[in-house]
Amino acid sequence: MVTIKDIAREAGVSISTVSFAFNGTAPVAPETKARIMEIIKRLNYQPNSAARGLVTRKTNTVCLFTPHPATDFFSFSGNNNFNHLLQGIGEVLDQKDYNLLLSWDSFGHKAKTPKLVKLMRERAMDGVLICLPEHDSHIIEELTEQNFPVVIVGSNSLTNRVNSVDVDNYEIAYKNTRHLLALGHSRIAFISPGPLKYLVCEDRHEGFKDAMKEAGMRVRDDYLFIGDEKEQSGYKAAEAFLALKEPPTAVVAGRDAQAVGVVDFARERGIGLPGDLALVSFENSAAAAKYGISSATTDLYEIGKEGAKLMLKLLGRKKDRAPQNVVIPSELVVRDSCGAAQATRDR
Amino acid sequence: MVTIKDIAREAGVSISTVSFAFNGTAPVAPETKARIMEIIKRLNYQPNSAARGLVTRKTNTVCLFTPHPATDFFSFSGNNNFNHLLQGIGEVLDQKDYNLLLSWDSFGHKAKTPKLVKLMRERAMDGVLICLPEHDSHIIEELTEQNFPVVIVGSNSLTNRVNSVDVDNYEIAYKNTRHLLALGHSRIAFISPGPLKYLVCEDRHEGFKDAMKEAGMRVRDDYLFIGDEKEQSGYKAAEAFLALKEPPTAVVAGRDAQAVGVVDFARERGIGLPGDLALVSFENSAAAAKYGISSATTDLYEIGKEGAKLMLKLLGRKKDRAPQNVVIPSELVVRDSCGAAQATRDR
DNA sequence: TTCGATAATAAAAACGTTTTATTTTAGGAT
DNA sequence: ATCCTAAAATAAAACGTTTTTATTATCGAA
Repeated sequence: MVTIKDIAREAGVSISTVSFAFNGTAPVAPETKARIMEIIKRLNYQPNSAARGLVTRKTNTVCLFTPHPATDFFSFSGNNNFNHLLQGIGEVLDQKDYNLLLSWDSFGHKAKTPKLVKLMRERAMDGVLICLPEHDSHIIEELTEQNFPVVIVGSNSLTNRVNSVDVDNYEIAYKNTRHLLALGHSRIAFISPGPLKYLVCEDRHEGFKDAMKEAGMRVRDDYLFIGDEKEQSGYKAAEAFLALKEPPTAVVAGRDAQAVGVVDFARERGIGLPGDLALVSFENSAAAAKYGISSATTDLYEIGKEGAKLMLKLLGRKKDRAPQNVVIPSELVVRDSCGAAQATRDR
Repeated sequence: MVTIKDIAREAGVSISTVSFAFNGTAPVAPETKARIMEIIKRLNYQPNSAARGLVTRKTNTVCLFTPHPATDFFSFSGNNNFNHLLQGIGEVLDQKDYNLLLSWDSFGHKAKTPKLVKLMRERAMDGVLICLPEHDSHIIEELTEQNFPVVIVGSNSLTNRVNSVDVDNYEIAYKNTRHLLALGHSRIAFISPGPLKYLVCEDRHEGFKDAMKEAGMRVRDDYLFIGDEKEQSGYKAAEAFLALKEPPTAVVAGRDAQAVGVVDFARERGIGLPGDLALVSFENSAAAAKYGISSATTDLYEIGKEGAKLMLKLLGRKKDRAPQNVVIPSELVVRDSCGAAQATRDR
């Protein structure tokens, strides 16, 4: 490997001069600089990142972390959501020449020293983007206490104390439900996108419940189904709901995959959509378009981009200010599954 | 940040003793060691990775690289393929306490110094897993020339000179085609999973062509459609094929998403599957199961795992041996779309 | 006792940078 | 010529480890 010493020797100058010339951190005589740069290029010199990081205390690396065991790291997000998040993050980091470290772990439930804390302590990265934290994640507190830069992407509930970027899941759920209520439904069921311990799921559930309560509707236990990322869970939910003595007339699906499952079940049993069962969902994925499902956008690409931007902002300034909470706008894309499009056409 | 000096001072020993005790690299008196370890734990000491890396010349980091611009990094793999690959890689690296760096770039077409080369020169990682290389990627040569550990995942064509892990795309395409030939088809079309410049696409195409030629069938230009990762491209392909004066009676789809598009088109137009059009594909995704598409497994989770294992093996030994090429087994999962299942039932 | 050998510890060097402090050089003004 | 200043370059310190080399303590044998 060619080091700064090699360049210095070849150019007949000291290593500090090489450093100054290369980084532009101090004035160097034009002709000297030109000579140095030529040699650097010729010998393919690139400063060793460990050595550089040791003195600058910077790694130029940001970590994307998910508090799930590796076995279900990606399954939760399902579909292409996680890809889009990654892509948004990557594009922004790429521009500023930052690297992306990917890591996951259960939140210290198993390991003695949680992986993320270890990575922070050994200064393997400059900051961390945390994806989908559970409700009780004390680790986030541990990091922020140490003034370590943290941005939560895909959740907004801890807003008071830590930076975050997300759509407003509560608000979207609230609006989705209001949408069905406005169409005259009163028996509305809810499929949770995943276990309620996840903040996203809790938020969406709360938004649903509050809209119902506010409209004076009953929130029934048998109108709640805890689903997962698979279409099958939507299918199962529909099956369960429609087997009730008093089945719901509308469903708020927690994610598009579940909505697709509902549609599959309905088609299979000859249940009319939206006639017999109205349906709204979250995500507005390609599948929603294909299946004619009304769905609210949750633009993970945008969330990733804004999350990375916020992180770079944090890294760029010395004094930390108050936590910032970026809300990515969302809109309900109305298709045939909820009945509103039809109502409009009938008018 | 607490350093090794703090531990040494607190324990009343030299820093070398702390290092020896912590790493177990030299004998330390039991009681001294116990005292040191207690302090390390109490003060939450974790060796600084840059400092450690500087002297050991190890980063304990492996990079996963894709030679695509960030804008379409993940789209090519489509569906959840990339997720599965990542998961397989992650699980293996996790076990050995290796970190995963994610990077992408066009292969130096734009940047003066390709990003991957820069990362290698600055020793930001110990080795790289390269995903989906194009045919002419001279960068791979540049890395291997420098004896930098490289494993290609998801392609096997450069086998002679560089380590790789993949299914045998050529063989699978060959077998898929033979399967249709055996069912009596002679007019068979091929949808490429993506641009032919990608090795995977070329391999699958070659396997198809060779099977056809070997069976004495004509390989027609109008029976080739260059698709992409979207279902729509399969739809378009079917549309194009069936508009021909002499339409094919069977199609080898390059990936499941395309096969789904073909099914969508067929259903829409009332074209019988497999009666009017037989179909086989690659991937065996959840969608293939849902749509009853016969599809050959291409287990990216397994590819990721084996790729990471091979990388760790390379990093574990000093002298490099001959390049190794791991082939992940594949099998055709027969469903209704090809006609073989029906044939069996009729018997 | 003294000598050696061995075990435990300490000291010092090295890793490759950046950064701060110091020295040299050049050029103008006196 | 001499002095001063600014510019350019160098030297040296620091970053936090690991690793190699050196020193000290301990103990058994002569």
